Amino acid sequence: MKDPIQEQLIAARRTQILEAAAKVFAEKGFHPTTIKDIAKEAGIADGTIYNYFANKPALLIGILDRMRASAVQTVDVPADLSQMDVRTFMHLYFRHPLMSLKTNNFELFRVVISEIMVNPELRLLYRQQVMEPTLALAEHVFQQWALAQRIKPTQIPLLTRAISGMVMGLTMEYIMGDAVLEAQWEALPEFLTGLLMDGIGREG
Amino acid sequence: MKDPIQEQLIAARRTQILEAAAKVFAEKGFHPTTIKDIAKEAGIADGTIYNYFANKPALLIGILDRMRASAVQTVDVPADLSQMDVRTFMHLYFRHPLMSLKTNNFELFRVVISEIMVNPELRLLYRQQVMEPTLALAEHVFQQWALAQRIKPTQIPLLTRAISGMVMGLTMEYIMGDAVLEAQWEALPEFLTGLLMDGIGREG
Amino acid sequence: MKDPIQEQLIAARRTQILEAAAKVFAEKGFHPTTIKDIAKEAGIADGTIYNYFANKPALLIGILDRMRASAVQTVDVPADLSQMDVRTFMHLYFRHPLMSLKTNNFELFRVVISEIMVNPELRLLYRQQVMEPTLALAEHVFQQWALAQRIKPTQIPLLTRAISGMVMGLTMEYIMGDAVLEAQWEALPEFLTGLLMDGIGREG
Amino acid sequence: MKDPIQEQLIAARRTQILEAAAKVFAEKGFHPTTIKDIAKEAGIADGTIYNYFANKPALLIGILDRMRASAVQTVDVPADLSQMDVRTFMHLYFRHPLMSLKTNNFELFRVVISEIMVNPELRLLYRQQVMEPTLALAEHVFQQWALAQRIKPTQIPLLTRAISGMVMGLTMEYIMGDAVLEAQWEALPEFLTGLLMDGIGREG
DNA sequence: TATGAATGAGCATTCATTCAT
DNA sequence: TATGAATGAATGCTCATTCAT
Repeated sequence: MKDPIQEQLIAARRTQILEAAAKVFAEKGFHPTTIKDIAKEAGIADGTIYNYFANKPALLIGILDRMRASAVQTVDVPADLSQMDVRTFMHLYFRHPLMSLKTNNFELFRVVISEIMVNPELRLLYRQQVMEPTLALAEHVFQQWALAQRIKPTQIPLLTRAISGMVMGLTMEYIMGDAVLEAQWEALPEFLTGLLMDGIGREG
Repeated sequence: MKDPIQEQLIAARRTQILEAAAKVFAEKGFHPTTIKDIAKEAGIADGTIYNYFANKPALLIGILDRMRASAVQTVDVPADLSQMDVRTFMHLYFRHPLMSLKTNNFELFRVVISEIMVNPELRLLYRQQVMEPTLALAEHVFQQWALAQRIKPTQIPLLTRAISGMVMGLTMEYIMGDAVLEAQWEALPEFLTGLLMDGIGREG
Repeated sequence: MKDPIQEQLIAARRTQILEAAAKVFAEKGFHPTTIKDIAKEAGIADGTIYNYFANKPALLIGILDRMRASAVQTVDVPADLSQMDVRTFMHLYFRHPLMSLKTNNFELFRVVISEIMVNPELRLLYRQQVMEPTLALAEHVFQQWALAQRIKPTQIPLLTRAISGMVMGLTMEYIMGDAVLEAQWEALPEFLTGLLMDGIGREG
Repeated sequence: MKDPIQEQLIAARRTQILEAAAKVFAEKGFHPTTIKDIAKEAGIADGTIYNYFANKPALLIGILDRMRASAVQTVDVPADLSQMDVRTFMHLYFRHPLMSLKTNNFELFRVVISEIMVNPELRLLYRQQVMEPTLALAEHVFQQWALAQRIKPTQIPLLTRAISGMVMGLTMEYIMGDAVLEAQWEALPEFLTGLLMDGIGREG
């Protein structure tokens, strides 16, 4: 059971299934996709899927987990934030999620978010595995900056929620088909950095 | 057909059905809810629903439309914006959607948004009937302020999208069950106004 | 109740409904046609139909009855058959049903026959009201001729069934879409008369 | 897929389902029969039927196809027709369809024909798979006989249609419940042969 | 472990018929 | 008599899941 080769095979098969599921979900949505669709895409039998996942929602959980893992992998915060320019960091911070979505998986994101909203189990998972770690990290960064007096003192928990919410909300507006965002998506990191750093008030 | 009494009866029956649907959708979600559930809640027969709505998704469209109508009804922008304090206005602007959701229909919003993301027809409707009018109104307001030099010159289309996205994103984070937002939801309008007006940068 | 004006109105309304039903049945078939379709075609309300007919099959019965009545009306057998040429008569005898179908109501015939085959009540009616009188009439004619030695002695009951069956069968083959019959339908009365009178055997 | 054992199992299951369907259709008719009825008769689950047939009409198509196959199987035309007596052959030719129906499946025939009349897909199939081959075969036979001067020259395409139509029409009259045919069904082949060969005209 | 045939609960939708007005 | 809104039984079909092989 703990045979490492076995484990690798299992992991590989899981990956194969999840990739097939992600592809088909992105194309057809969660509910309209059947297990048979996924099995066909993966080139295996229906029943095999149930050897690796408990049920259909578990596939979504698996997909979410892979998303999280790949997100964690690509984000790294410099150890010494005090050396880094705040604007540069924020720019990067915005750039990453906005661009990674743009390039490939808006469709999948759409489907996953939709189901998260409505499935309590998935929701809990998303909050604990994705949202909270992300927010904690951001809180940590802003805390550092606040201590170093590189940003104004503020309610950091609300700030992080406002910022991440903004990113998520913009993503959703894009998903809805907003033409302005579609045209200017690339300009967002720059714009948002300026907005958050300087505000729009005169002689703020 | 044009008998006004008939029309009133029809409208009343539609309302009755939509309210029942909204209630059950909010409780169970869209897909898990059956037409029978809704009929039972409304105290009518299954078939009757189909005398007023083409199919199940049409109920969601009807609900969305009522939401839109009630939103339009409660928003009014002062004719002379130049007299109004920018911060005061923004505070109100945030307060409205955040509070109206809080008080009653987070659950319904969750379900509607979820389905909007995934149903193209609904998505188009939402964009055209809800998102675009809202954004247009906000753009108009900021335009006025920019002309009156009450805010800095900026890319107003992106600004409006960022702000409305922020509201939507915060709502979703709340829906996800974020404890911080749950605790401090009331403080948001104040906080967001400050954030957007002044930014977090030192000597902005 | 026995007010003759009332009765005329009732008859007129029945006719109106049956004509609408015949039209829609011919277009869509019996099962796919809804009472609403018929009511719409007749320009009346659904419920009104039930003031004149017990149920949907009763409409088909009504249609069948009108067909029968109009058939009876147009057939008349000369009182003195002995004066009439056998071939001429048979020619006419064939001509009538074959042509009357061709000109207008193959589609309706198709639908009515289909339902007759499968609905016992309708079947009984058809047999008693249409088939048997027709056969009886034909038997009578052939009997006369046999007595007058204008045809060979034969089993007249079988003969009449064979002939009327042939007409019905040819009609069905036409309905099925046979190209030969479609092209040569007009030639049938002549051909059938020759076939039945002379046979195909050499030195018959 | 090409595993011959698999294929046999599939064929067996299809046969099992079609036989159950034929039985229930014959008893209750096509429309009144539910998929559940058929499944119950076959001793399987509803859903299983849909693993073998696309939908309810497809069952009728399957039944029609089996009828056709079994008909083809039992008909064989002697290679050298010139040696065979025309009357003997015709007698056999009539005997076959009339008797095969009598013995078992009038009820089923009734249902199938009824639906054929009204369902275009089925109609096309019937025409192409059953009617046309049968007519072609008969035309071929009569052609031979005409060349050998064993029958009078005539319009063979019309002749074949008249004869096969007669068989079909007599069958339908039988189905309608005609008492004469019921009593004398056995006598038909003899009678029809005489009728067609010799006609009823005096000294034709 | 892989298969895929079998399962059967579940549901949206239709439509003939009724009946209060 | 005419209306047409309301009814609710009825059913074809889907598909997640199981399990014998």
